[in-house]
Amino acid sequence: MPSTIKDIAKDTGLSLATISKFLNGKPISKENKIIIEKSIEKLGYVPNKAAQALRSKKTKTICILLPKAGDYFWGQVCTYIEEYLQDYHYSVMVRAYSDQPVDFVKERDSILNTSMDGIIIIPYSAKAIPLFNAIEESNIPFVFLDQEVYGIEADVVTSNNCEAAYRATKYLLEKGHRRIGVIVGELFLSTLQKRVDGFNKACDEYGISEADRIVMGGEFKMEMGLKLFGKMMRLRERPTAVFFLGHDLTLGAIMEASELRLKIPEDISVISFDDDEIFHAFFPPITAIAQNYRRIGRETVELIMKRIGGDRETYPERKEIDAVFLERESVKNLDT
Amino acid sequence: MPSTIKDIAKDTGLSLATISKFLNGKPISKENKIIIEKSIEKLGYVPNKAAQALRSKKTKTICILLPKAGDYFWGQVCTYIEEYLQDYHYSVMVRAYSDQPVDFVKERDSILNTSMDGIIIIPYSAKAIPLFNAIEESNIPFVFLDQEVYGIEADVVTSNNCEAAYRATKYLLEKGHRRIGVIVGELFLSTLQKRVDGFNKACDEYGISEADRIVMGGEFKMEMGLKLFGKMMRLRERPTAVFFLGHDLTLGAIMEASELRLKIPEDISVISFDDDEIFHAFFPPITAIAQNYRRIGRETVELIMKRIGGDRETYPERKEIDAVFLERESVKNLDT
DNA sequence: AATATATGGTAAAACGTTTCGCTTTTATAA
DNA sequence: TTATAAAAGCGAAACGTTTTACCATATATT
Repeated sequence: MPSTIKDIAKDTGLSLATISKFLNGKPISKENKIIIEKSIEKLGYVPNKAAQALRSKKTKTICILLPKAGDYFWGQVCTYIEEYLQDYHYSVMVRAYSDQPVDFVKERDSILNTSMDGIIIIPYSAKAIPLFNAIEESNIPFVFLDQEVYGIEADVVTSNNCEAAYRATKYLLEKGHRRIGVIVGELFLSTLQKRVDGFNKACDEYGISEADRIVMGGEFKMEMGLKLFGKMMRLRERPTAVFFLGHDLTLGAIMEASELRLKIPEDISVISFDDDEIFHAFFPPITAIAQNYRRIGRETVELIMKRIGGDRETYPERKEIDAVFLERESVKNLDT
Repeated sequence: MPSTIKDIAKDTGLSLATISKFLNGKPISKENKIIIEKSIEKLGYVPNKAAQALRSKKTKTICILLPKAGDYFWGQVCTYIEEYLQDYHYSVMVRAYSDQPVDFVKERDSILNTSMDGIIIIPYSAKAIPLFNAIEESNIPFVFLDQEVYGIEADVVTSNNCEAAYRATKYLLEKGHRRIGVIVGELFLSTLQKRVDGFNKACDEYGISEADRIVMGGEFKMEMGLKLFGKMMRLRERPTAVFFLGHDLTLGAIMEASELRLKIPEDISVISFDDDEIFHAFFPPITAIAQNYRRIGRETVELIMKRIGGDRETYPERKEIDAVFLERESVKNLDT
């Protein structure tokens, strides 16, 4: 029922090959171009993806491989990726990988056999490393998004986590804070490691002793933020400021702060890595580091498309997208 | 390089047709079955999706069409859908639709021309209705997820919003509350409308006057929850309990409550439609209605697969998944 | 004027399946 | 046995593109 390239050929009196050339942007004469365009319009022709894929061996589809343990963040980024990929006439297939695969071989094969042109991997768990290794060996182009994976040399697009954390910490130090808490998630995540690095770098520069850097870690969840913050506030020598290394951690802690009747920033100063639309609506608004998810999505798309196009010139490439520091009112100036 | 059905035919000495039959579960002899299995294993054969799609006109792919204005909820459900779809050897393509399409025709065509076997639509904005209409006309099987769309008769999978809200409201009434606030999002969303209906039904039964039902609406966002709750609390006759019709609204309001130094449930009782992992970690834990997202995902998959299979027997079907009422400690008993 | 070089066009052969119409084999009944 | 029905297998033709190898015409180079 739907018309094919043959119908167009018949209708225009041209050959299949010419129509195909037109469709693929190869040079044909001005006149024929117009004739074909008209015919396509008239017959409502739309190329058959399956046939294209079969013949050209390009599915025009990339896979986003993300952890089952979902997070608000991914949905956001997926949407941006999908949006930018449209410019290349590519589609997005999503695939969640389990933290603890029941049948590794099966999962691996079912991912590899879908014949994607490329894969964007969002690493989250160390247990999935064998999967990533398998992808690397398959020679399908892939890019890590957000996290890098130690042991696998590959393209990665991420925020400038270290610098951004450094900047934020320095901000605290400049405001006179000399005993600072950090609430962090699992350190498998390279992103978090970098943020801690940035924090330590700033502390080093200001000669803050190890004892005055109170780092507490746990699951990367709201509830953990709540609990760890509570614990930190009950220390006999509590910090004057706390740096949260993730959005959910911050949110949990803010809840706990009000529960504990701690006023921000009078009683405790707070900075969040990762912003939230609600942070600027708080009293006081929370100072935060906002990752540029849109930009991360775009750069990832550009990088993977470059690899799919066969350009391996700068491999492996590491793109760090600047996160922006949003000074609001959750940090007290101790010097005044 | 990868082996094909022809290689298997050559290796086993059987014909293409027989191999194909085996692959598609059609009856072949016991012995040949074993021979083929061995050969497939040996040659590492994996079917070429593009060829299958071309010939059979089935892409084994469904599209999840979701609003660009992302939400935590979708990512969650997408993951479940993807998981269940694997049982059918189907993949998930995600596509975000814009609230305000720049070029409607282009967006419509680019969605329709990807030759999906089915589409799961998550409606969110009234402006996208023309798009949904176009999908309906295209005859591609589709199912609405979460929301129904007035004016389009179609399959829908959703929570039992009305009943769940009714149940929650009745709970408040039984605890002696006689003046109740409701904070709601845009009423284009059928889901929210149903929740309000459930609320009103319970109020009717208890003879609550219109004046004692304080319904405030706005954007379905955390910030709005915060603002509206603040506004409601400043009423000269404030309600004794507030029912939030969405997760983000609740979260915003809880923030505001602690800002206003209102203790839950002593000063104000609270119930949330939609649960959050953090709700049970609060002091006090928040009573909530938890939607069964996993179940919603599964039922949606089953329904769309049924339609793809050509079974239109019970069309249109409306599946309501029971949400569960989680009594915690955020509602005060006024009778004691 | 003769030769080389683009340029736009063509017919036909892939690509790897499924499906169609037939033939052969095997099992069942007479 | 033979006749008949059912089951399993076969070759070849699709499916709708892209690609290959070649041909014609027009343009540029000696």
